[in-house]
Amino acid sequence: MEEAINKEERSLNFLEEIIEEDLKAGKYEQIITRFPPEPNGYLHIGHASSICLNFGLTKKYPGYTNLRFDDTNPVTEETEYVESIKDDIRWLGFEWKHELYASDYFDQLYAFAVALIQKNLAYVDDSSSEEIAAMKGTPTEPGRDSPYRNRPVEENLELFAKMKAGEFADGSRTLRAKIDMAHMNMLMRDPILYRIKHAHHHRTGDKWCIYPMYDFAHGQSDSIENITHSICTLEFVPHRELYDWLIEKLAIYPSHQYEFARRNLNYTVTSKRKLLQLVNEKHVVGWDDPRMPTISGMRRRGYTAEAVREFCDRIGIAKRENTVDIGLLEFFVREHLNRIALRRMVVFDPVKVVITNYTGDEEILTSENNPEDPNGGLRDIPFSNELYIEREDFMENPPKKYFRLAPGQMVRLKSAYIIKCEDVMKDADGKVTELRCTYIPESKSGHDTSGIHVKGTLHWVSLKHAINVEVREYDRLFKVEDPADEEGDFKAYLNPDSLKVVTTAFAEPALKTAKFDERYQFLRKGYFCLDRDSSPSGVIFNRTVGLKDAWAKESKKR
RNA sequence: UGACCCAUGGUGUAACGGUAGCACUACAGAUUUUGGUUCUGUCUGUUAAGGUUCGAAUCCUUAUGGGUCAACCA
Repeated sequence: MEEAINKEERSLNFLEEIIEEDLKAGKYEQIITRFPPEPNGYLHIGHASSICLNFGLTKKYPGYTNLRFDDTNPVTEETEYVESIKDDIRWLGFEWKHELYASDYFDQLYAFAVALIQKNLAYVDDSSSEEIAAMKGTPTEPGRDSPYRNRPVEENLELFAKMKAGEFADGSRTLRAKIDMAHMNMLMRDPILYRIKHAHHHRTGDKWCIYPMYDFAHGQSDSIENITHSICTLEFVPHRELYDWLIEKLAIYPSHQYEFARRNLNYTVTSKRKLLQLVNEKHVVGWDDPRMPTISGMRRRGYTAEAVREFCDRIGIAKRENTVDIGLLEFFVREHLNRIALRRMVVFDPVKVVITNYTGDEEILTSENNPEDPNGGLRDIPFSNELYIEREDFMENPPKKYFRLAPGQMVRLKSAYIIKCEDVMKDADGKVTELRCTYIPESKSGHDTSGIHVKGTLHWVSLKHAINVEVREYDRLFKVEDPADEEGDFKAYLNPDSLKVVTTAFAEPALKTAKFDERYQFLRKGYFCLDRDSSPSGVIFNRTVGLKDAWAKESKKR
């Protein structure tokens, strides 16, 4: 209820404003949007933003969203990508009305081209790619007409049919719109509509050897599907003039294009070409490497769909260039995980603790699964006289405000007892091998009558009950904010410490039954999830994101 | 030396001619059996110069800065 009120109070973005005006004016009864990926790579966080926008709009307003694969370039597109894209959209929590392909419209598009030729608004050009480029002019100089520009309609028709019939070699001819070679907008200087590519298409096979260009496919597909609001990114602004021109000349359903600024995230790259390089050159283990900004990477890392959606929602959309701090994404991930993650204890870098006055063999203690969730229940944790704590939780000569273990100092073991460090054992190199401690029997968690108050609480595991697990700790993939903007190869700026593997961490036994769909908070460490590389013989956890660490900040100041 | 798009704290985004707000970050404090969470408070902003107006972040002009456009890619 409260949430609904908050949402209504949130102001509209510029697209919502346009839609509300359109709806109010009775221009449309419902709106239809589309998400139009090209199946030549995996979806990334930028696409997530577009997905949330397009699908979100038709959740908020009457209408629906189509999934349309923009598959007009057979040489780069593959069915493998189609499947991953569908998985990613579903994982994000959205469902499309129709699954469509631009290639579904190849016959229709061909007919549109013929119609344009008949209206003397398109012609077959025999010029080479280089010649066309040379005649194109520059942003400051007008172009020149092609010598083939004034071919008779009949000849164009015949030539275009022969292009389709496969009588010409790749690149030997194109179909061009006849607009204006002196136009200020370079895209209006007789843009190429069709090119010859004798290539196998992932859906239409070898039926076609001519394929429409983006500008002659996208807007037309929108129109065929009666898309009301065709939303794309800013770099397509100059295309809008051509988009509208083609729809007008073809006299087809007038879809409209609107542009917003793509979201950029710092410390990563989102160009498909660059991501592909990282995968192909094995800088990461694959498209779903947890360090990748891909949706599959974020999913494997343990980000939740809720968190990603909330992020996309809260950063909003606008028309200005922007770079969003990756820390903001992490904030939403923590916010969600804090609510749902089961608390567990795992010691990454152990040092042994012996409780010298613990007379029993062992006992079973309990601890809450999630202090944020009153209905989360409890779990059992075995306690014994031999424990592991984190090596960094002990210091022989602690600085001020160090609340952890030190000679003569006391700390609480989470959900167990208060212990006091009595003696430090070291090896020949001076490395601490064992801490001899005493415990306060009356300080048992939940039944503490000791009256002792300690500042520090540590996580721990019982040595003989602990299970061995592998932990993969991830950090940002790049060490600079904008790798693409730096001098030279962007790969020179990869963060060499983006993955740290701890192969011998010790986990409390409750983690034996860890499940893939559960999220965990390893106390004082961060949020973790089971990696898909896990097997019964080798349990592997990914660090989704660390906890905020005030002590790390405090100690850095010194 | 063109056309088009854009300009609000460190970041992202509101304010639709009438009190510059929200979130994150940073900082300070309270609470805490996670140095987590939660709570309270503080710092920081309308690119500039003119104009219109009783009143301008908002409208106009110019300047400045950033982005896009010369793929048979999308």
